[in-house]
Amino acid sequence: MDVANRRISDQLHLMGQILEILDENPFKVRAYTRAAELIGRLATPVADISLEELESIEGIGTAIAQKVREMVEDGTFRELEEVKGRVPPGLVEMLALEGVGPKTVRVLWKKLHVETIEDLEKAARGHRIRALKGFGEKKEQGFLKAIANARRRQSDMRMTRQEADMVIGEVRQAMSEGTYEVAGSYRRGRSTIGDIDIVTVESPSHLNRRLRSIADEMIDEGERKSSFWCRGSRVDVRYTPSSTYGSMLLYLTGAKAFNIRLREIALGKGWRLNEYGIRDLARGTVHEFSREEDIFAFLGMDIIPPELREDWGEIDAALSHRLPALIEGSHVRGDLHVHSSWSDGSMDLEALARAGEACGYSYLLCTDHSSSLGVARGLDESALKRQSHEIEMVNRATSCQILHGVEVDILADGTTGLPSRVLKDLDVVVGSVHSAFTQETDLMTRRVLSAIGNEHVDIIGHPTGRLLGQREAYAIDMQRVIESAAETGTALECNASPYRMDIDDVHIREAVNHGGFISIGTDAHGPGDLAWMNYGVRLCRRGWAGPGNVINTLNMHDLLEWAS
DNA sequence: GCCGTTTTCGGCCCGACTGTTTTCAGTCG
Repeated sequence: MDVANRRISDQLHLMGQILEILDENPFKVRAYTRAAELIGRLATPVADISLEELESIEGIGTAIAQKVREMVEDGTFRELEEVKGRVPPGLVEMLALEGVGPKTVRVLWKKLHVETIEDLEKAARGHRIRALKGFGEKKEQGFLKAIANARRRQSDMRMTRQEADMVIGEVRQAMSEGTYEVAGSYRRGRSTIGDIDIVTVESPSHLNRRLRSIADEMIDEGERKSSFWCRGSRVDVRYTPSSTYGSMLLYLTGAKAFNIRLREIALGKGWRLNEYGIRDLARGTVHEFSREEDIFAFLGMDIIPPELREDWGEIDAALSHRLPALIEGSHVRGDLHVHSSWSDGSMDLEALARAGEACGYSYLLCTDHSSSLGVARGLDESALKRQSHEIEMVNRATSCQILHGVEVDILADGTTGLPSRVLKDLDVVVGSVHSAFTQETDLMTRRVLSAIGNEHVDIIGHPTGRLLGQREAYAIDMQRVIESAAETGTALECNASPYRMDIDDVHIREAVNHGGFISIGTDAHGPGDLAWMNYGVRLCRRGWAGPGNVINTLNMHDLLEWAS
């Protein structure tokens, strides 16, 4: 996301948290929190958006739009500074502790002058908290445990999809095949996962016992839901009979905003929607749903794929039967970013081709690094020639054809790491930034724009350069990149490596809106990595991409035609 | 603070679990 948008989103979120501690109107709090989310998913830098356009976003009104303008100009807004002055700064950090919410923080602050996590720890150890009305020994112990947990694991850290798969693999051992489904952000295909949500038809009495055996620690345990820590991540399990499985899965899959919106729509029709079904408020009758599809039908909507359930316009589209047809895994004919042992990959070309065959692909684009990148054993002109001969040999014996490409460096000045006479002979060229990450926005943007303008560069690899949990995206104006790529017909990569997931859903959506092309590449360096394609497809679906937006759906002939 | 083919004022999703209670408040998703 845009750096400035991130900052503004954080400030709106902070405003909401402080208002909560100050015991303000909870709906005002919700308005700020919602606005923070909306700004956070904007692809365009807010500085480029007019006041009128801001207000036209559902959930942002005149007041918050004005404050956003203020932040663009002054870096903050008057009311935020004012409320900040009324609350010790450490209180907001306390909110991040498990089981500690605004009411608790407020009472501890007012009655015991607790202003920081350290103060809280001292008060709990000194048994001063149990004296408060509504608090007891268990609360004290709970606070100490929450503090210890927060110090041990950075609980606000989101997982990569691969890490999520590891946690799910662990939980799977306690569950019976065919009785459950992973819901939540995992099912929505998000690039990173906060916690693992599971819906199951198994009985809580049996499963809770087995879950205890794989849990690091149980958080809570009941007849309808249980929560626990597993491999440092939170897992929530919801129990349901199969007769209401659809309602439960819908509830546990939807983003919060999606669920709220759907329930509001049901209310408008005189129905109360929850995870057990739909109650007709006038008649008192309850409809149960074993399948999600039937709920959408009941509400008069098209079926919304899990990846779209974000309250990002999909609900109106489903009501008016205008949902797009999304790309599917079966549409993908090949992977457009893989490395071989010619550079820093572990598979030789034949192993690559066999791996491609196993995926059912008709082609793989071999994109080893160009020689300008020393660390990755890059290829120069003569190495590429030799590689070309070997590819010809391998292609005679396999159904999956290796296309000869390269991942050429976009150098600091915007030129490519290999000259045009080399690039022009390759099938498809991916251009990527691998150095000088700290350039300021305009320079970095123009650098990438010049690669987009290069007639030999077909795809921009991992366009924002982020490494999840390790390195932020470099400063780049993605709006300009997306517009320029759409104009020239250059594809932007959706790098499906779980460490990158770059570009992410918001940018894919923006590119799709501009009629641009997306290219999915796993950036595979080893045999198992080709399976990451699924992550990329899901991300593209989140970006509302159809098969026509993604060049991996082209057959080999058309792809080569497109690239030429 | 946001929003409106019932409303420019009066609403704003809904339920599970825990701890401290004896009917509920707080937190969480």
